[in-house]
Amino acid sequence: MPELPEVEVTRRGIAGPLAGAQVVAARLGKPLRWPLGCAPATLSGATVGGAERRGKYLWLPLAREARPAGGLLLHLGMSGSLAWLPGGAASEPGPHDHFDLVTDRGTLRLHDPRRFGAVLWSPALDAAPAAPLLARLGAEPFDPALTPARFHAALQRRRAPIKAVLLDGSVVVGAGNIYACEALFAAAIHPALRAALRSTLARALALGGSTLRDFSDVHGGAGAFQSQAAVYGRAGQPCPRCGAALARRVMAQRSTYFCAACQRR
DNA sequence: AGTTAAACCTGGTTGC
DNA sequence: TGCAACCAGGTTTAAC
Repeated sequence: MPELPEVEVTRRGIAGPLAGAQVVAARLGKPLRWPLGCAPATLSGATVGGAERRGKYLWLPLAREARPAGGLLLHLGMSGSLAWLPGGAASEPGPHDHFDLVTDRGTLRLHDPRRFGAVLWSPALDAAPAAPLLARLGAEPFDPALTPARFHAALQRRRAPIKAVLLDGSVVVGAGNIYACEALFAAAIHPALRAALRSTLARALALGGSTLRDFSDVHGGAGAFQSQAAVYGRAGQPCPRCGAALARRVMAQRSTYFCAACQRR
């Protein structure tokens, strides 16, 4: 269940037990997205520093005699989950348990039926192979540096539909398919906003544009779109979609017409 | 450069 | 009941 909230819940669940634990052994199951990148035995003896998160990736720093000894970059993919099995001998791994990090306090076990997940050893978070994977990630959604202005500017540079931009994570990380849909609904933004914009403009073009008082084409003719507008200039009239009275509100010094009933918030 | 499609896997659900 | 087709929480990689 791995979008940002699920990954963060996982991190909070393992960070405590893992911090200061000493690796006793590591066990691999079937191949995941990438090979581990080191012999599992070389992890033994390292101390786990805890658990950090970047986007949907988890990072488990490792140390030897207080010196950095790389770390493990984990991703849960589509079907992955982590379990903390406290105590000595963990239960026998099931057919979908593809990685065990056995420590002196318990075992961290990756369960991932579809195996889109990954466990990747990297000498540091800012070195290959971890760094290139994190490099393309956008802002953390709760980062104060992600101001409305910056968010807006980043979105403006993109031409793909808003839903695709959210999923792609290069503007802001964390939203997967569920939360992208939910966030767009909460903001009452159509996932294909760009397509809606294009079709609206194309229809207006076909009708010669909108003539309120001034506009005329090069032959002095008037446009006809204004009579087809669903909401513009129609405050108080029934919404063509749900029948509720259309509203007018000033936003950014401009009259904004909308339906408060079916365009939520 | 930026957007889209294919690829990686398994398992559950749907439809014939 | 059996089996094919399709869908599922993601993201890299290759291709327009």
